[in-house]
Amino acid sequence: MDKYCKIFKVLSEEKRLKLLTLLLKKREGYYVCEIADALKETHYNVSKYLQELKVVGLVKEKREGRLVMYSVNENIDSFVKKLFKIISQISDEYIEKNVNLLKIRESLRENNKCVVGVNDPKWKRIVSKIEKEERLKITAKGG
Amino acid sequence: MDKYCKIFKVLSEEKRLKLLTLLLKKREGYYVCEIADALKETHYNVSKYLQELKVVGLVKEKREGRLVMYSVNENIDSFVKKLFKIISQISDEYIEKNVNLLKIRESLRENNKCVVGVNDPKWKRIVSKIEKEERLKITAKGG
DNA sequence: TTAATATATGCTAATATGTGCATATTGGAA
DNA sequence: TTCCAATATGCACATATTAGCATATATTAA
Repeated sequence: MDKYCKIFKVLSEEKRLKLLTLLLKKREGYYVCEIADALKETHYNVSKYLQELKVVGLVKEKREGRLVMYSVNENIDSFVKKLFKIISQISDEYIEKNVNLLKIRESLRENNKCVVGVNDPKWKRIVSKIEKEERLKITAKGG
Repeated sequence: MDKYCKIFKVLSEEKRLKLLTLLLKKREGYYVCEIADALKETHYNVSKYLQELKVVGLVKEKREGRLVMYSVNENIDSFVKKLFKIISQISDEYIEKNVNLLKIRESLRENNKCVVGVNDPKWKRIVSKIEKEERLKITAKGG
């Protein structure tokens, strides 16, 4: 019982739930720096959130050199498996934005390895470009 | 997203999760006084827990005179329906004890109406008898 | 070895939360 | 109406949680 409560507790924070839904969209997982950039969160916070998800067994990590990749833990009991299934079905435009950012961030990989550091100017340029385009879209709609 | 976080948050407390699992076992629901007795909790706390479950739409209430009956809310979105399903499948000996107490408490109803108030001496006698029997069982096993 | 980068962690202030009490509200009976 | 029982709620205190910073650790490269 306590185990389930702890899982629910971790998921009761929007940032952690969002993080998990993002990871559920790509079984291989993402690197910490990619997630931090896509969620526009500090790396130490993302690191903490991932730790919290890991403590209750929802995600697992794999170190690759100085990068750490996090992915959902498939090796779990049936309760969590079912929970993953229904969380995967949550659709939310709020998440969609992050999914897109994360995909763009992922596309910067070379040989499936992350080569752009957290807060790299390259990434910042891409984000500001996207945001500019979005503002234009809203203006077009509004006018 | 926030809606789901709030649901998880309510379920992240053992007492509330337990309360919901008990209600899931009997669709018609239970009266507040019955739950308070079976969980050995104060009525004001049970009342609060039920309120919290109600706020996020997991349970509904129905007043019957001065009694209030709470039951799981069947009229909900598919996410919660699926969540209910997997929570129902949680099996836990810790819960079983409360389920039994609740069944005994329910059996004191007359014409399916609760007639024994919260903390009634009648109930206290029954509980102390059950506890005595349990102690005997443990002694028998241990010896 | 040192420097640089990615990630993790210890600490603290601000905030949120749970519990229990006292009290309010509601409904029934007299 | 008044009184009582069942339930709800406002408040205060203790405790838990969070974000952010500074710092520590781990790894690679030179």
